[in-house]
Amino acid sequence: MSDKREHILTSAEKLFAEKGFDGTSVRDIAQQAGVNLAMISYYFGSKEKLLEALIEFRAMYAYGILEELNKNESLSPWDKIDRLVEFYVDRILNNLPFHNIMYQESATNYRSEEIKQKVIKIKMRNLDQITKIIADGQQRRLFRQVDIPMTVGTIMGTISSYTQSRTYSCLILALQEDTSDETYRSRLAVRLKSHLKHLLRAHLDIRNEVEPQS
Amino acid sequence: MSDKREHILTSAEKLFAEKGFDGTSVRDIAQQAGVNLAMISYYFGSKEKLLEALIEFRAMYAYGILEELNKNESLSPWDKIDRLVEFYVDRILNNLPFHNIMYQESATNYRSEEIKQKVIKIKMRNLDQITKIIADGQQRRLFRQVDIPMTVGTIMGTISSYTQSRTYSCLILALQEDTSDETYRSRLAVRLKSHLKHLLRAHLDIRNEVEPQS
DNA sequence: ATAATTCAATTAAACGTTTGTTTAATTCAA
DNA sequence: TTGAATTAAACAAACGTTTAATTGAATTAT
Repeated sequence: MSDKREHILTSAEKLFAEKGFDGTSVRDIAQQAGVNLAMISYYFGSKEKLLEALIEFRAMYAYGILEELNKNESLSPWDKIDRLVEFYVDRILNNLPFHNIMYQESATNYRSEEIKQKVIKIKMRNLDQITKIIADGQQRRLFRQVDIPMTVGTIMGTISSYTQSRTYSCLILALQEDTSDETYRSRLAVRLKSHLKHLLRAHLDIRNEVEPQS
Repeated sequence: MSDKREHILTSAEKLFAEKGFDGTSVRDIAQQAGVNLAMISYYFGSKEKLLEALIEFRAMYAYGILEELNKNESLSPWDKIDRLVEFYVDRILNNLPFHNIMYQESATNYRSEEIKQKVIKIKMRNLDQITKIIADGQQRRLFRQVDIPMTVGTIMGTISSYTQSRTYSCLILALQEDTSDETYRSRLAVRLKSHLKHLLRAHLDIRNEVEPQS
């Protein structure tokens, strides 16, 4: 992929994440990337095809790491859970703009079939990988028979609820809104990882056989 | 509030939830509501003020129920947690369009100060109410010293991760996409409530003193 | 080695729609 | 008769996309 094409993609990524797809004009993107307006159509064909290309471009990031985690037989299911949390929190915090685009796009039905399918494919890939780890722990009688898809929703939803709105996160983390990206991300990472590890440990541990009252 | 004004608000709500604020035109809204285009400016002044009015209109829904829950001294903290889950799941599933708008709007910074403040105020209200319940349980030595804001993120995030995309939810629930709204919501409600009750029971119970390995 | 050719890259300008908003005339019940 | 409600029409600006001309570096021919 040419440098210029990639530069347009990352420029668009930044704007889509901040202002949304419909809130971003092709002229915004051209200006942000420092290229002529017509280059977007020239390279991608249309604004929607540009979004499609962006998803294609980013969807490949970090492929394989989770597969490796699953195949590593020297790790206990508990180790895998901890590494899973580390991996997801880091990956999302290091790709905040793209994650915010996925966050927004998965909530709308008004995109091309290609885009909708790509978005859902990414979600299903996450679901599958985490499912394998939890199911393995259940088979070894270490984990309770929790609702796996709901547990995946808990992991992703917890992270998303703190990555979608920087204003809100900064309030919770007691940070000023103009804190540097690096400080913000590392504080949030520590907090999210610690919480999710405690949460999943209590939630999954087969020794915690608790029943809701109702 | 006049009938017509309210009718425009609910028409806009439906469209904003489906297509997003920027993806919805004032002409879309006028057509959906069956009123003349100029009536939107006449009643609300602008498209953004209409969104502001919508948030104002909906923000009041179910005010007071949580306060009541907090004041009810005959309920144990565990009872309150279960009722909290019931309340939130039902409230969100019965107000899906508005919840989806909040979901989208909390992810963007490109709205008027008034709108951004209203959105964050709603989030803080939720945080405060749940905080009181959990802190009460902690004081009574029933709950562990969990990270309360993160736990609130887990509750809201888990629900949101299954309300944002009907396509994804239907895949998980093994439902066809054209299932009736009623069936869809009741199935999802059962699943979410059960999961969240189990999750919070294990997470909060002071007897589950587990430490992450790392 | 130089000139001619070629074609992808780039540009400014324009295309026809659609956008949010306003205007000025009209309706209609009080 | 008054004034709020409603309308069709128009507004300028912004939208996504296309066009047609131009650049410029690599390739080919002389």
